[in-house]
Amino acid sequence: MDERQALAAFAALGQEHRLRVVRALVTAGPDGLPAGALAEAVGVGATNLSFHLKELARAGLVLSRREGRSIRYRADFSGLSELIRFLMRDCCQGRPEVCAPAIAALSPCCPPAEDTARA
Amino acid sequence: MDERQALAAFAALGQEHRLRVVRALVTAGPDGLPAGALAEAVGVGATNLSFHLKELARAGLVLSRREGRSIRYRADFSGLSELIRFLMRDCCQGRPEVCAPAIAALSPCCPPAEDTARA
DNA sequence: TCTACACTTCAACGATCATTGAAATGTAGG
DNA sequence: CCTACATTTCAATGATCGTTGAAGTGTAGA
Repeated sequence: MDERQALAAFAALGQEHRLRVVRALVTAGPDGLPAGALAEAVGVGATNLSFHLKELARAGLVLSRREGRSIRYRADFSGLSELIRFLMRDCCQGRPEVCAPAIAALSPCCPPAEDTARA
Repeated sequence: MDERQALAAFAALGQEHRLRVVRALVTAGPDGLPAGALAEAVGVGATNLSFHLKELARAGLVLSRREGRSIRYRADFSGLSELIRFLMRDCCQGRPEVCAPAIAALSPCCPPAEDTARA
């Protein structure tokens, strides 16, 4: 992920409704949610949601796929992963003062990590 | 870090000049840089830089301290750390698909992490 | 105290963003 | 083909953001 893409991703997450959309989609898991359900979950109009979803897609944070007459959105886990990597490595230069506490706070659910990697 | 603060931090990093400022400050290390040097490093006018620095401070990403007639800015490592934690845990729910690759990409410089933690 | 310096605050502007209702697109079923 | 439905695109609006020059604040030294 280059700086340009990271900028787009940060800007995308720096908006209340969009951050909620991402969180809702992560919570929903790999299957994601149809746009209608998302609109209700986030509490935003259909037109407005569509605008934000396009922004999130441009930023590489969500994926979509038509399914019957609705369109199902899901979080782009690899995009989120790359963003975290950018923040830790390219931006913070892997400084232990920054990265170690963040990783430690995660240890209960996400131990050492070995073959799970598939960047 | 609550959602409100995370939003401010993401929005702050979603701007080219501000992202560059943060990267320059991280690179500069714990001593940081005086505003003048930052302005030159980032290639932005003094007035404009001051605006962005205030935004970054509000977002909890930089700290400042007067030093003679200049003001020295430095990255707020704990703020950056909390943002990464938020992104991994609160936003992505610690999903291994997301977190493991990001952590793995860091392993050369930032191994397992134990007593280093000081959230 | 006077001047120079480093930076910030203020006021103004154009540009981009978020939101809305109305119209268009695409899909499914009768 | 026609209607109903889910979502997007379009056009328009007010709000916020990024940038600039001019003026202000605070610090250091002669």
